[in-house]
Amino acid sequence: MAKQLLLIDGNSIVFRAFFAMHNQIDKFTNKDGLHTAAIYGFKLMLDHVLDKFHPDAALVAFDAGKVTFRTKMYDDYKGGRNKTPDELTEQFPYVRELVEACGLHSYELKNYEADDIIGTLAKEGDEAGYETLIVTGDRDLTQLASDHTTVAVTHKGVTDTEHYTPAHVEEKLGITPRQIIDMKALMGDSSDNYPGVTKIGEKTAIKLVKQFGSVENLYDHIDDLKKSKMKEHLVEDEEIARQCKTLATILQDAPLEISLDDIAYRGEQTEKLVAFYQQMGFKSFLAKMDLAPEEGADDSAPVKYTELTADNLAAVDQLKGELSFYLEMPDANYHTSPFAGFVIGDGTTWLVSRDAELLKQAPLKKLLESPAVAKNVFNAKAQIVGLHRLGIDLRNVDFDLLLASYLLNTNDNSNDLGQVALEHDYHEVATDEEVYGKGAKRAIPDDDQTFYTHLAQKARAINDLRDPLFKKLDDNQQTPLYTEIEVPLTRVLAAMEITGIKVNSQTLKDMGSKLTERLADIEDQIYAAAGEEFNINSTKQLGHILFEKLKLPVIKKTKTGYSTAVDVLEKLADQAPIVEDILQYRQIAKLQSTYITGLLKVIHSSDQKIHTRYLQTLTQTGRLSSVDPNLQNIPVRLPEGRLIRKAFVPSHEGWQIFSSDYSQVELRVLAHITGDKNLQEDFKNGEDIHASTARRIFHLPADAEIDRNMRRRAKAVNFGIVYGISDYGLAQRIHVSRSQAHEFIQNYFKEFPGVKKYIDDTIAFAREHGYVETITHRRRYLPDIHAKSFSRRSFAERTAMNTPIQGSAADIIKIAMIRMKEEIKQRQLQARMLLQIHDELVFEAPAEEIPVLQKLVPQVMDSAVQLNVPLKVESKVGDTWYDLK
DNA sequence: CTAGTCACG
DNA sequence: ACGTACGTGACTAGC
Repeated sequence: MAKQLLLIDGNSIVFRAFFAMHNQIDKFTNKDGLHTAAIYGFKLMLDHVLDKFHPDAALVAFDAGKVTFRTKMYDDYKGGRNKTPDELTEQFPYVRELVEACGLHSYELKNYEADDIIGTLAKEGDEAGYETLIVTGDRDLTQLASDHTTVAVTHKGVTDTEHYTPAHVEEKLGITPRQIIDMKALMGDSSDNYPGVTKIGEKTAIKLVKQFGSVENLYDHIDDLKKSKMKEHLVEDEEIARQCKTLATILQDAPLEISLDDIAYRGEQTEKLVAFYQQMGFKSFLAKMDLAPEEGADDSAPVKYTELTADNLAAVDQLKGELSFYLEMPDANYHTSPFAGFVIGDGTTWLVSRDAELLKQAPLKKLLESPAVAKNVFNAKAQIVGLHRLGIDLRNVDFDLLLASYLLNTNDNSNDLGQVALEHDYHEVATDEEVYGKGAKRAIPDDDQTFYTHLAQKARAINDLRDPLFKKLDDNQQTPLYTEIEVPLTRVLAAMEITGIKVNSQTLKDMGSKLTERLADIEDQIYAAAGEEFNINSTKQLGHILFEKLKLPVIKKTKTGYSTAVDVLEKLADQAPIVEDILQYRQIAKLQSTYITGLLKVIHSSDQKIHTRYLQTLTQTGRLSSVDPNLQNIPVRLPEGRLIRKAFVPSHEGWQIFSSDYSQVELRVLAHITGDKNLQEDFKNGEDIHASTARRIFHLPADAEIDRNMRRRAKAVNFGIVYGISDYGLAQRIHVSRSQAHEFIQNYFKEFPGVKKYIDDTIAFAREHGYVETITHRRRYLPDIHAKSFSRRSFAERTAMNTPIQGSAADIIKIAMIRMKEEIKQRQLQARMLLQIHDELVFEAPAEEIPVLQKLVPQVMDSAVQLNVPLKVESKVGDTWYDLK
């Protein structure tokens, strides 16, 4: 059998490993504070390769430094790249140490890149009859694929690779591996920063290479090409194309000081490797080494617990210090879920029971309500609401595992304790799905031992994760966010949910019957126009009627068929009267199903109220969301829908609904964060911000009348800026040409240069650190900021700039809610906070308290944080949510 | 269980 | 050449 040669592109794999694990970067640090994610990922890759490939010789090649013969030849080669993050740079020496401990050689050569070392050795291997495997994160190396050399390029993560053989290259690109060089010479390489020929992209480059075989031959026969813009560019850029070809060519004759004879694979050096793993804190790799277990590494010990009954409640008095507590509610909706059992303990003793009624008894109730005893829980809000139903007021929540975990990384949020624990490398607790099952089979086990073990493990996990998670919050400067905002907010939200909002079901029913009649009429008209009856709610059937039977033009398609969305139907409305009817039908059907029958289903019969649940640990930006039902999307824009709000009424006779909302809070946050002088000035002058934006970007004099259309366009531009604008997107929305939209955006950036700078800086920050943050250090990790796919990367860039704005606005209203609750209590008002709708707070209060709220609420809201522009709050009051004025 | 649609900020 | 504005939840159809 042929000898085998393994060549690894060290730099590119280390980069890949680092960015693949970037969203977990904080989980990978050793006890000295060294980041280890890239080292860990590198080892994963190595194990994966060595599992299938058994090399006789193996080498990991590294770049020697920034200066190479390519940079000498072309100044900008690899220019414009972002600085390598410090968290990565510090790992390189250790990767080399790891490589040695694994029995591979490593090598670098001044003035040359790792690619050239690999190219040269691969050629030597080819000539000496080796089968060679090259592992890299860089697709450029596929030019080295040959009959005896395969190039494995990492695909997703570090272990998922795509294998390039000459046949595979042919299949993907239609050219030979060596012709990849010619292709790149023509199209350039944006990541290595050389240009190629003007206006030639991958498609055209491949076409030309197929036609002419090589760059040289192309220029020998350039006269054969018909006159065209492309030909002009080719002639113009001949010099560049030839130079790019040299840049793109990986050397196969670099002056190496080593040869294949020097790089025999030695196999793992066990002792070195164990010492290395210990230094890095790689427990999982250590565990695989088949060594005698370490003393004291005993955290997999089965958990011991005691079943609590009415007869041994005294056991509770033996608990000491902070307590971890968990009340099991199997249904997601904790307002109505049954109680399956609970666990309470102090880290050594765990007391469990199936009987939640025991909690009402003195010793347990006293502990839970004691402000002197700190409690550790998972999802404090669910626990507060659940215990409230048992007449218990849970006090002094210190640690909430769910909340802390969400703040550390919004990406891996789950409502399952076992799942969350796993995210933090804690394995001693099962997930609910593992113990309770899923779907229809899901049930609390009858077997006591199974159930109690699971409960006790949950409490133990909460207990064990407290200190490490607090430490991580502190490292992220997120302790104030946790203790001063999110934990206090939990109580505020729990109170709002428990209070609920009164809904007049008769009002809804009356509206429902009217809607039913109207629907029947419209249906008849639609069937008449269509010439048959069909299900209007089915996009498939509707598409068939509109685009096949009635032959209306197809404007947009979806993955599965014709699009029938509003913007499409609006374009068709003047071509067939049926379209207008369908739009009407849709609007009414939506009201009927979601807002009439939907809301009627969730009114509690006991109090005629709706009790929503706010999800505090779901959104990627720090906003709340509302479920069961969603009270943050009750209709308001269209008059027919708005009527739904008539059903939302105060819970007492003589009370009123009062609401205050922030005016343009996101744009004010934008002015604050970007520090843009012009935007700040407009807000400080108290201007109508969309009008003043119009004045600036359309270059109008200060006293000019702003017509509605201009204001509308400026408003769309303002929204676009906040969302991460594209000319195409803006053009779609305001119905102008793409070039006009482009001009608006350019004007905006010229008028508000601070905003432009902020966008660039924020994206650069995200690239360097892998996350962005709000004014309170709320974080969002953006692993896709390094994605190869243009659209994924672009999306990450837009969210990078949007998240600090949307998220800071969310921070602000959260602070206001906490202050408001305190003020209501301190002033002994009867008023209650009922709803939060992102930039709006809704209250109910006795009519005589309304004047107090008129002053108090705006004052609390606009002083929640001190920005360098004023916050503005507007208030309304009325007898129902509909009648606010 | 996913896709399409539409309600909100 | 890419594919197109940020963040959500509920309902219905149809596999």
